[in-house]
Amino acid sequence: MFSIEKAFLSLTTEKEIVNFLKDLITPVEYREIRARWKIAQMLNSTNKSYREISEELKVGLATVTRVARFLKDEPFKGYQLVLKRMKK
Amino acid sequence: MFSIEKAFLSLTTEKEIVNFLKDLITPVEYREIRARWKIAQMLNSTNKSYREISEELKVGLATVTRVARFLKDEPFKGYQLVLKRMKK
DNA sequence: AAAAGTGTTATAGCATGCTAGAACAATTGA
DNA sequence: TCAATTGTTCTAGCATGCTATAACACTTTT
Repeated sequence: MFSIEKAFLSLTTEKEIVNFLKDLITPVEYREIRARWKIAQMLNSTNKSYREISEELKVGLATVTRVARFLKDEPFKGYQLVLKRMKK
Repeated sequence: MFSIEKAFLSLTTEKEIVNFLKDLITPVEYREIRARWKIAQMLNSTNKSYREISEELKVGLATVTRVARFLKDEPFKGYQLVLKRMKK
């Protein structure tokens, strides 16, 4: 039995990731994780206010606040890791 | 702006995947994708009935049926790809 | 000082994925 | 043959992540 993390590590192209995610998660969940990731990137790379991001991405203000909390306050630093890596 | 798929591709260890997922998805969503992936693996590598899998993993029968549909009938073949890859 | 904008939190309502359980047609096995 | 098991689908109820909106305390701007 292989962990879901090992499953992700086995994928090597964007298309493979898409196909795995389309089997693994629902269209609604897919839309939501794309939104969260976009919010995280906007928080990281722009000076827009939470309300501007909320309106621009058509997501609720509470969702922006929640992503910001994971980006800044929660201890996992997964967003931070990927954002740093993308910069290079 | 980088796609969520590029974000996943940038991760290189299980721990990095865990940390990114803990920022990106909720604990409930994490539990659910782990369950779905486990169901897919049991469907693929055992002869257990859907009801046995349902009871053993403590998930609803409808969830097993749904995962089975993505494994066998839906066109994405993301589960299949990873399962094949894990076999080697 | 007053007005505007900020991040944050709470409320109510909605959509969706889950569960248990029942029911169904089709297949399997004694 | 006929009872049991199978995969599948439906129902009802529950939990949770979403939305818009309002309110709050703070800070910034005019």
